[in-house]
Amino acid sequence: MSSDAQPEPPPGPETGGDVPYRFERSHSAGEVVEAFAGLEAGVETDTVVSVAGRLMLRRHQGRLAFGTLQDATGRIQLFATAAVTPSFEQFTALSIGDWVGVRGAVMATRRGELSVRVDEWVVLAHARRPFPDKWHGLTDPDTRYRQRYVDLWVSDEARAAFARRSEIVASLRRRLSERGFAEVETPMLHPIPGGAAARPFVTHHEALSADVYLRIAPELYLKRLVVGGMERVYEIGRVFRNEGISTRHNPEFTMLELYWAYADHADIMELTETLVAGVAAEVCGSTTVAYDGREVDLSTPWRRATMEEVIAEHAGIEATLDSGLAELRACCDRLQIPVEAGWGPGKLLLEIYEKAAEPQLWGPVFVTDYPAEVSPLSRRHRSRPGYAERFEGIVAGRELCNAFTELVDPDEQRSRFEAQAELRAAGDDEAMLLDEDYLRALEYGLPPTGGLGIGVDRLVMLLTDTQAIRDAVLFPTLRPDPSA
RNA sequence: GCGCCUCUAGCUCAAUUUGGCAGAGCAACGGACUCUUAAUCCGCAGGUUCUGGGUUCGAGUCCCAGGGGGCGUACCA
Repeated sequence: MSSDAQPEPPPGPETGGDVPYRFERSHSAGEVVEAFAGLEAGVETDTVVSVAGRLMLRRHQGRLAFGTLQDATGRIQLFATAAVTPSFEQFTALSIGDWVGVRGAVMATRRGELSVRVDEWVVLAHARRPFPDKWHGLTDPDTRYRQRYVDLWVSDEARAAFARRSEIVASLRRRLSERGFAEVETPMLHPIPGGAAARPFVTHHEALSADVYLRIAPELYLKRLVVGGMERVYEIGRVFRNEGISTRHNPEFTMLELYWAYADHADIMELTETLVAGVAAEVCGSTTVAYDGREVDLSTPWRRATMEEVIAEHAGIEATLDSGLAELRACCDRLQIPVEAGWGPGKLLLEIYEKAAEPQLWGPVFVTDYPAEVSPLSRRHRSRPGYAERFEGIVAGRELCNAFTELVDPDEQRSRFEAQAELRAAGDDEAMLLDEDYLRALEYGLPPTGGLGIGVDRLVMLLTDTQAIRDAVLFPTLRPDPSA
C-alpha cells in the first residue's frame, strides 16, 4: 500500500514490480453499500475503508477517474482524482480485470453514486489476458465451462447460481444435523461397484495389483454403517457413472444418501418433502419456486400416487403386475415401447411408467410401489406381493430422489443378487454384482431401515431454475481441450 | 453411439440468391476531457475465417474428411 507520508510508486505494468503478499481489507463492497445506503449526493464522510476486488469498468475524465470494483459481494465505485490519488496516471492505466486494493473515504458523488475515494491503492494481481466484452460477456458455452474462472466474473447468473448451490448444500447439512444424522465419508474406490445399476469407471491400484472402481453409489457402505450401529447416517459426495452426457447427466455428480434406522418408506417421504421444502424456503424465500417458466409448489405434503395410478392417469392404461406378461407386452406394443425378450413383468411395467407416464408428470409427487423385480435392494411391500416399498420423487418433471424401505434379509438379498447375476449373464452390463461382504454384514443384522438418495445437482437445478446440469456444476465434464 | 445445427480479431457479432480486396463495437495501444454509470470524442493497430484436402481464374461462403461445442435421441440419476 502506498503511503501518504512517503509515497512509493505502486507496482504496476510499468515497474514490473512484485505484488503484495496480503492485503488488509476492512469492508467488502456489499458491506460498504449496506452501511452507507442513502448517503446524500456530494457528501464525503470521515469513514475510511479498505476494499479489494477486480476492476471491472473504468471511466476516465481527464484528472478525474471512476472505476467499478467488484468482489464476491457486489460492486462499489472507485473515485480517483489527480489531486488526492497517488500515482494517478498509473491508476488510470490499470487494465480491466486487474485486482486492486483501495483505501479511502466513503463518499457519494454529485450524481449520488456511493464510492470509495482512492486515497491509497495497490495492484494485487495483474490481468494479463483481456476480459470478455463488458456488455455482452461470454456466450460460447464451451468457453464458459472451460474457463469458469472468467465466466464467474462476467455472468451474474452463474455467480448467483453457484452461491445458491453452496447455500443449498449447507442447508441440507444443517437440517440433517438437527435431526441427528451424522455425516460420514465412505470409500470412493470400490473393489465391487454396487448400490446402483450403472456402468462404472475402472481404474487400477498398482501396489495392490487390483482393479478398483469409482463408486456408482455409497449405498452399500452406508448400510454397513447402520449394521455397525450408526443409526442415522448420511453422505454428500461425488459418484461416478460411465454413461452419456446430457442436459441432465454429468458423469460425476453429487449424491446425498441417508439411512435411518427404525424408519420405513413413509418416514422417508415425510423427511424428503420436509427437507426439500425447508431448503427451498430458506434459499429461495418461498416453497413455491419458478422452474422453466412454470410454477412448482414444494409445500408439504406432496402427493403420493402408485405407479399404476400415474400410468392410468397419463397413459390411459390399466396395467399392474397381475396383468400378466402377455398383456404387459401388448401394452408396450401399443405404446410403441421396444421390449427385450428377457424382461419380466416388473421391468415391462417400469418401462410403461418411464416412457408413457413419467415424462408427463410435473409434481411434486412421490411415485410409489415399484416392482420388486427392478428394485434389488429394497424390501418387499408389506401388503402387495411382487411390489417393493420403493418410491421416486418427481419434481418439475424430473426424478429428484429414489428411496425405499431397505431390504434387510440376507437370504432374500442373496437371491436378488443372483437374479441380477442372471441378467448380467444375459448381457445386461449394468446389472448389480453380488457382494459377499455386504451379505455378511446383513447376516450380522440390519435393523428396519429407510434409505434415501437425492441428486444434489438436480436439486440445485430446481432451486436455481437452470435447465442444464452444466449450469449447476462448476466444472462439468467436457472433452479434453485439443488446444490445451 | 446416432441425427440436426454451429465454429470469423481477446470478447460480442457482420460480410447480397454456391463465390469477387475479411468489417464493426467493446477490450488493447496513442491522445483529449474534473462527476462518470456499457462515459464520450479523435487516432492507431489487431486475422492459420477450427484443421486438412478438393472444386474454381478466384472460397469465410460450395464439396469431402477430421476436431470442438450445442440441441435432440439412446443408456441413466
